[in-house]
Amino acid sequence: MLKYSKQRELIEQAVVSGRAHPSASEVYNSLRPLCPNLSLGTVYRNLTLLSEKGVIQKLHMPDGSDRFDGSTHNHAHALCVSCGKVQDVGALFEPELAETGFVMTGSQLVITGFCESCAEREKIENA
Amino acid sequence: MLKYSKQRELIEQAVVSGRAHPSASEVYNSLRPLCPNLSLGTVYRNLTLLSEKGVIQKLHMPDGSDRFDGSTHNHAHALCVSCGKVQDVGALFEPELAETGFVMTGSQLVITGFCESCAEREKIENA
DNA sequence: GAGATAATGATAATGGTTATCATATTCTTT
DNA sequence: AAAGAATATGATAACCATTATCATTATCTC
Repeated sequence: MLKYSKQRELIEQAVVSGRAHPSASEVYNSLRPLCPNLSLGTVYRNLTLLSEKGVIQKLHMPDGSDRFDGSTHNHAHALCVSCGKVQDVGALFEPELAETGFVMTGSQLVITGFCESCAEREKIENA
Repeated sequence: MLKYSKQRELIEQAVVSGRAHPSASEVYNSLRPLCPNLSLGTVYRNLTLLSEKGVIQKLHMPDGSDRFDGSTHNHAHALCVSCGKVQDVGALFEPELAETGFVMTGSQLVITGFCESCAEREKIENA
């Protein structure tokens, strides 16, 4: 059973409001003025909890950093290799991306699911 | 200047030969029979070096694990959330993927490059 | 309000990766 | 082929983001 906490509400707000894709420590730092005795462990705990509940989405960037996205629908992201900023990409195609000023140097698509043998063993079928 | 080492050659072989997408520790364990006093640090050092040289490719999976791919051209990967196996995906479309027996539950596309402000500052332009 | 349950903050532990450094290997020069 | 310079190795320690632990505090139910 899930009980309310002010901290969780603040953490959810920090991710859901705004187009940024903050890391755990960025969420933590942004909330410290509002909640000075907030613990970093609480931030991690709730970010994981909220992503498990489907409220937010956890993203593993190709540079190894973990970031959180307030929208849970599946969409593409553009990661700046210089400053680390992550922005949403509306279209998948390079020409449209270039219109945003983003200079693409690479991309990585990772599909998750169950491989043939695991799907058989666990009796998981395509919808 | 790069000097030859038997260890580096073995590490490169372990990644380049075969369709597996091994992690650093998988490479380490697979080579220990051949090279009993191989150090894990040497494996990490050379995997990073080889990916910087463009010989292999470093992949950050959505489950947080790092894996290495012997082919450096840009292609899609399918990660089994049950056993962790990574396989190459020839086509991007779900119907073709389903033919391989893989049951897709999600996907993540991350494009890397320079955001507008960084591209301007560092004077990087689209080709 | 009392009791039960869950969440927090502080801290310690974990685990994968990177750095350090003395020794060993490779390469060049003679 | 030996010596010197440069690089790589193996072993170990350090790092750092994340997770686990646990006593205390807050929330919820009756």
